[in-house]
Amino acid sequence: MQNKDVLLAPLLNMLNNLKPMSKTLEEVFTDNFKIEEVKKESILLYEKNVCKNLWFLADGLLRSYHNIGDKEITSRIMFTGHIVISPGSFFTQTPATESIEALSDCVVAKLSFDDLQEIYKKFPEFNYHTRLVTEQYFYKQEQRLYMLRKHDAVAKYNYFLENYSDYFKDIPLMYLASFLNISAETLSRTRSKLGKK
Amino acid sequence: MQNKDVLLAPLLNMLNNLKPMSKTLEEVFTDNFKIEEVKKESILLYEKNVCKNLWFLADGLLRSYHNIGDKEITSRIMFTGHIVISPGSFFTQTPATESIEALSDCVVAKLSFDDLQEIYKKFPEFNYHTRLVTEQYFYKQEQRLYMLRKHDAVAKYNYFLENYSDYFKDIPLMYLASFLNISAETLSRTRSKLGKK
DNA sequence: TTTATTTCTTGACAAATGTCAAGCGGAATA
DNA sequence: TATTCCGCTTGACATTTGTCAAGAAATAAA
Repeated sequence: MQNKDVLLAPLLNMLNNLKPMSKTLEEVFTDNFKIEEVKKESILLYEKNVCKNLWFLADGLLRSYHNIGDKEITSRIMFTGHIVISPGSFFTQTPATESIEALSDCVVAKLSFDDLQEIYKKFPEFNYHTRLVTEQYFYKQEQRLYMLRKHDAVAKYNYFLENYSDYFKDIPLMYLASFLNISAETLSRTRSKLGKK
Repeated sequence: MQNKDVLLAPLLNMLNNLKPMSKTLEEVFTDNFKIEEVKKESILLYEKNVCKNLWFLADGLLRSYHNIGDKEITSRIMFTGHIVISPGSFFTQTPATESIEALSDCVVAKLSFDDLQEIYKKFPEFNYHTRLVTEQYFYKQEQRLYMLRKHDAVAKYNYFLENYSDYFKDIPLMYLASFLNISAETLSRTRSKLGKK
């Protein structure tokens, strides 16, 4: 098990860059996280369960997906350094419509919804940080919507190359296809058409 | 010109329901809004300009769209009672990739980004309200992503009927088609196939 | 290394959607 | 009322994508 402060350092840096946090807030915030090692293929959140935790993904890859008929649709892929929740479920504490699965062995820092609410009560100034973080994620999601509205697979894949490709080095193409909302076969053909960029 | 307090009442109610605001916050907040009447087909925000305002849509319909080649893609449709911004542009104060247009005569209450930052400075507790509001809009957007990932036009239209149809009473179908990311012709055929529900 | 498993590619075909064009019909305007 | 405009519908056809199946390639396991 690795050192909690080291694992949380990128998260704390990001938050302190938004606005320096008091030492007590930083301590309480850190104390409430629990480090977990998650094996590849483990499920962090099951569909229909309430997302009671926020995870900081200190290392690894996650994906969220939902089932349609007999198929799994990957809705998001989440990378090292990102904050992970199932938004609708976490914000409203209602059952999730998606599952979250580890695509690799991961190290996560876990903060419960209830503990987070306690932090908000004790440190109302923390709302400033999370407002800005939520705005950032909102914006990223808007970009993803923009990508999905592209007319065809080539346009989507090119947009992906320009905006996301750095992140996807180790991701099986089948998940990338889901992310672009096209079939694995179409992605394969699109890549060969464009010369496997 | 209608009374500002009346027009802003739904917005203030919503915010006070999240957590009661102090009288001074309510006053300063209200004072910073400017009421505007916007004629149908007016442009509130031009692509490539910075979204310097947040609008509360007191009455009317708006849409956001961006141009791809010679076509306009409607990305969102916004209804009476909603808060309207171009998220990426407003949050980061960088040029917008979309325009916002009035689909009907509208009454909007306008708050500038700079004035909002002043409010945050004077009333840090206001971050609580906007954090929750941003979370809600984030969640709504997630649902829209979910809809766009539906496999075919019938599935999208059915999802739309179950979740959005109340809002779309007065909206030309061509804009609904864009919202579902299908052509107007496909929407027309889908509707007739389903019996014009 | 060898074997087994999973992912990726390719082909053939079916299904869905987009595009273009023509015509209908209702609403707004003269 | 007549006319114009705009949105909607429908048909014909081209294009794109999905689906199914088989095999190649890559990865993991024995």
